[in-house]
Amino acid sequence: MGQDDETMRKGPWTEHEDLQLILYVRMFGDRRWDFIANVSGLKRTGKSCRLRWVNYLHPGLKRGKMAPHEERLVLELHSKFGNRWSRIARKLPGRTDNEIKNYWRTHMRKKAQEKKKTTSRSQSPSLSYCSSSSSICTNNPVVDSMPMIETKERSFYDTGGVEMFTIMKGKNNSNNNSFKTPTTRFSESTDGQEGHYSMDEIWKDIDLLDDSIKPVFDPYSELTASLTWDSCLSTSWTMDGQEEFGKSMFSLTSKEFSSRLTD
DNA sequence: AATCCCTTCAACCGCCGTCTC
DNA sequence: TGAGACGGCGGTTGAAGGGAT
Repeated sequence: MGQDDETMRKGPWTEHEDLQLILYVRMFGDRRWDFIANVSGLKRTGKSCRLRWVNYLHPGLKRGKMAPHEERLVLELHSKFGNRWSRIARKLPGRTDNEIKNYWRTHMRKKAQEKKKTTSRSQSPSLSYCSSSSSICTNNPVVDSMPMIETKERSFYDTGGVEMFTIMKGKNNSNNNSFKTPTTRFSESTDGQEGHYSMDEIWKDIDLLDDSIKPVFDPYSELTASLTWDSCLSTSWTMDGQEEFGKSMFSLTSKEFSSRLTD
């Protein structure tokens, strides 16, 4: 990376950064994170961008409390895979490894406390987190009968740029709530400072942008195809060319950004 | 109303495997 | 084939929210 560490931002992401990242993932796909970090002008590392995308911005993410069947599945898969959170996550559509890891920590702490209490009261230890239908076992019927989202070891969020946004648009248009972010911690940031905001607002912005970007990024158009990463490589586009393009896009406002795209 | 404590979860860190040159 | 770059993963931290006192 060309940026030295001292200029790198850390900590919570701002709405503007999120928008910026979404737009660049949209253009270049969710693969070349260092590249995206560079061209987007975000003062973030590629890793940081990837993490933000995977754990928060990805349109396929479920939000909210784990459903009982998901909880059960996590327990069962953990008994099977141990702390292989990404593997577990692959079997839980819409959940990230980070989320599951956090859930497990909380869960296990609770259980440990409960266990401590119960064992101190009686001598009968309880492994209450082990559902009755399962034990520490493989060949678990629940696990094995789950519809596998897993695709050749790729995570559900591993979509790659343009196709991904067809999902995103579907989400927005269908007015569903599968990607509702709890807004408790996110309130409007009006001053452009490190702020709190809701994902709903971000998606509104994206929707607005979508209207102007559509002609270029329509996944079914030839133009869109010309912007996929693979095709960029196979055409006369060079990395430098992309970088220049990307950098020139940076520092534009959302409106300017979209109008440049539709020019 | 104040503050303390617990819970949650976003984000960072460091290591490791894979890829590319 | 070896070195460097990069991406992915698991562990850990710390800020914020919310309930209890």
